[in-house]
Amino acid sequence: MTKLTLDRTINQNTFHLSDKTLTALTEIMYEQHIEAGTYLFWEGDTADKLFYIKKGNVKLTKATSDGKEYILNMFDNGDLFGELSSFMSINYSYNAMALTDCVIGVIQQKDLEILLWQHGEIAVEFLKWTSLLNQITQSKLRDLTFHGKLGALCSTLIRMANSYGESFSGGIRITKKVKNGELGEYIGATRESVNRMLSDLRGKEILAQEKGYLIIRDLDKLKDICHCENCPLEICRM
Amino acid sequence: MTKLTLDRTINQNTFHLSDKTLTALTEIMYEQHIEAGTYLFWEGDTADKLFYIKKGNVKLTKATSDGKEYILNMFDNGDLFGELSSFMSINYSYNAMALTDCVIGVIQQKDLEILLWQHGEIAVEFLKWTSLLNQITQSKLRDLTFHGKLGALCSTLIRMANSYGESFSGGIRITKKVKNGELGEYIGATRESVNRMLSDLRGKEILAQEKGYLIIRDLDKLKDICHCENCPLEICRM
DNA sequence: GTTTAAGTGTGATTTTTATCACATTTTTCA
DNA sequence: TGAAAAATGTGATAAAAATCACACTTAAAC
Repeated sequence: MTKLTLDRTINQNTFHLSDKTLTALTEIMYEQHIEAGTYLFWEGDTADKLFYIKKGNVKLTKATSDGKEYILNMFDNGDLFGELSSFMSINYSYNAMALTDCVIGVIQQKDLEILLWQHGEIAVEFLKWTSLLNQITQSKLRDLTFHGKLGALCSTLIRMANSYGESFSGGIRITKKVKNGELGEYIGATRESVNRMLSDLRGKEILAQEKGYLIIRDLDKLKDICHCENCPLEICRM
Repeated sequence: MTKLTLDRTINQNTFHLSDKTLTALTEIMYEQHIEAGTYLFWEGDTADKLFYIKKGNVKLTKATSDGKEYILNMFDNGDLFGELSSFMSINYSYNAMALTDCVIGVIQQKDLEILLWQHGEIAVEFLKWTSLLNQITQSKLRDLTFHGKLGALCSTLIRMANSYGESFSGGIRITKKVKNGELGEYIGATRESVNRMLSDLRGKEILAQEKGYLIIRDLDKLKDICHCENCPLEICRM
């Protein structure tokens, strides 16, 4: 799965394709409107498109054989996602659900491929992008695997702060509401465990909550817990 | 981190770059000999090269702040690895150590970039490759995070069977020797836990051991334990 | 604005995993 | 080949995380 962000205004930590590439992409995409709660695609659908979120929120989820669901990724205004390797794994292995009403730009794989084929420099740009995405996934793998569930949770909170956080006098407010259960699905823990870990962190004044929004009070402590390596912000993100 | 395999003889499950690309790559690489136990590069070194393993074994490791080490990846004859996104994260975030004496083909990032820039079709090929690599990493993330350490171990055994396994009457022999401790470093568990889990699996006749080599006796049971989704073999690999 | 549903908090308990401490086996290499 | 080093196996115990059960709070819907 691939994630690019085109819109500079949403997230300062994100690298961007050049204006030239952006324009070229916009030219080959067509618009689609999706209602909140409906799906862009399902597991098993042919993966021959990229999706550019003009407006709204999309989550990628996967259902496990034992009925649970986990979250692979959440996308925002300006993000681009989908599969590029059309020639081999031709099906999606996950579901994409609109969390809000969305306006989506759809790019046909074929059209993109022609574009890339003709413009080596755009292809190189895309290549660097997917390389970055690979680094992001790789760093998630490390964070979610090697320091227990508490480490996984803390690193996820840091990533959320980097992706959706806004600083203020009291710390960093994470402007995206997430349920405990969703955090659990994201890190592979139960809702209850997440709940207890968050309570602990609140007790230690590392975390706080304000009308449903998470506030990071002590980023350094969070970093300690997950053995943060201070990766560049482009990599340490959702 | 990027991994490509160029050599069709090593692993049948691996997709390959075209002959044209392969030839072009070979032309821009130079050879380097590395002794077993020495390092190709260290964490923090400038990441401006790709490495093609002509002969030997290399492991990528990362040291944690608390003195432990974990294994990100292991590479073999014919594999290509390194970072492509030279323009942003310019340093390696891991170490590359030769496990055996190696002959390495080194490709300068700059040279590669010129090649890609000039040949859109080669760039597209690379792009599909990195996309595939992303899917591999993504699937590892799922396997290592969502079904406990036993699930992580079982999925790793399956991946090893796909990457290094040879079928015979008694099951699938994993032709690459791995220490319990290494498996632990790979899945984020302790040596002792891996040890006990392997013993259990042996007790249940799911696994066996023959002069240091692991034998998978009952692949289906392994798949059950890690809730295997039967991903394509190109994705389910080390 | 009630009523219902969804989400959160927490105790008690079990299962999983890590930790520590050694005995035993296998590998290395002098 | 035989001693030293590395790797494995296993018990006892502690810590982390899951499970079950249910009260409480907040958000949604009528």
